[in-house]
Amino acid sequence: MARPIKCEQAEVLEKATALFWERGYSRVSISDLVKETGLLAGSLYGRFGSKEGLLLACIHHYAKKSEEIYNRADKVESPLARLETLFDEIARDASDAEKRWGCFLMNCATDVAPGNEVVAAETRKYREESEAWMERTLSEAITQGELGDSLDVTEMTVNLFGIIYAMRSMSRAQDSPERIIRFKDSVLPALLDPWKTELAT
Amino acid sequence: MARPIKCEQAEVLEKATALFWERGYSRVSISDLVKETGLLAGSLYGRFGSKEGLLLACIHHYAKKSEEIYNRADKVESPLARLETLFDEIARDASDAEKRWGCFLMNCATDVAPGNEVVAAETRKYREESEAWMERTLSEAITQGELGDSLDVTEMTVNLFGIIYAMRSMSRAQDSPERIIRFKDSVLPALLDPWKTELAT
DNA sequence: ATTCAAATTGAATGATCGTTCAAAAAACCC
DNA sequence: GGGTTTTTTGAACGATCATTCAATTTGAAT
Repeated sequence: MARPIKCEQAEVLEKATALFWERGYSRVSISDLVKETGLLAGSLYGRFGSKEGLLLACIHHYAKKSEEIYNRADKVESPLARLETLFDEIARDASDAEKRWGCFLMNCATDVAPGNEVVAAETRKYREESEAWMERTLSEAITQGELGDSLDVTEMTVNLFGIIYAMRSMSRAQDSPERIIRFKDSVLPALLDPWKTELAT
Repeated sequence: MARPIKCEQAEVLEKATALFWERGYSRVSISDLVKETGLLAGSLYGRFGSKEGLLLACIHHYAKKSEEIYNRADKVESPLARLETLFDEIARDASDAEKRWGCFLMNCATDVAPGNEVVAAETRKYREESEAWMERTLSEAITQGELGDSLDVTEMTVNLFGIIYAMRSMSRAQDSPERIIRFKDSVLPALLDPWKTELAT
């Protein structure tokens, strides 16, 4: 058979992702990637074809890991609590002192996508999946009587996504964790509370 | 005396800013700047010292022009209306089809500042000026009885800044103008309306 | 032991990067 | 019109960029 692989693919992708994430795609050179991943240039090209190919692999790998946040939230029974769980996790991520780099997908969308149609399509795809989750969860909350049925689901999805954007921008702009958490705790109720229906006792 | 300058400084700065703004600092080369500004490399270095020096000059020039938004808003009598005017202008800017690149200062803060302490300090300075304006205007609205005096001005400033972050991220992520405007029209009232005091008739 | 396919190696490619600098050009001074 | 001062000019610098590829290494199959 063949010579065995030197570094696990997942490990390589995670190290490369961390670099792209922290510094931004264009400020990471192949020699940076060589130093960080332990693979030499030829190997990287053998596996991923190009620097862009490596970025796309990183995007895909990151998106798959991000799905876990949604899956964890889905374990919660109440749709409204699912939403709040998601926001808690995102706020916690955004204020992680070790990784205050925003959201990797969002960074790619704003940083790389404007000049690269493939990356644009890929980030758009994952974003639409997230929006679909949000719309579905809001609809369920209405069905289960947790939110009033006059709520415009599309509009609220846009609003909630905006809040996520804001938290991640704050993270990347080095806002303090307290600021990010307080923002979430202040804005999320302001948006949702007016629609919460009173529980019959 | 001396040989006369070839291109107006302001014109050069505006053309360079447009490039940095659209593509991001690290994706603009000196030869791009030469093509766009009409000045040759030596002249650019003679005037600005380095690529970073040019960026700092662009930041300064942009910040001065941005102050005009606040000055225009300050012409409005009611503090609350001043805030709404500011948000209208920012939303309009963010959905300008010709310049959907977010906010130049914010892009620098997230893009360049993490790896450049000078740029970090500069963008922080202008951001603090904007926050001070926001806090001052909110306080005035309370003094004039437009907002309830139990409102936490610092907290609301963080929230409003988050909304601005969100609009500008949406802009850079190519969200549609309608989406950005609807977001503003939906979230801003959700944040402010609960604090609006009823007008005595 | 030999063969074979896949992965790694590491030097070399040409292009482009930011930057420098001596020389030329342009308007004002006396 | 020579002298002075400032800007522009444009070629050249070494460094680094993304990428390529022939040679080598590796371990399983024969």
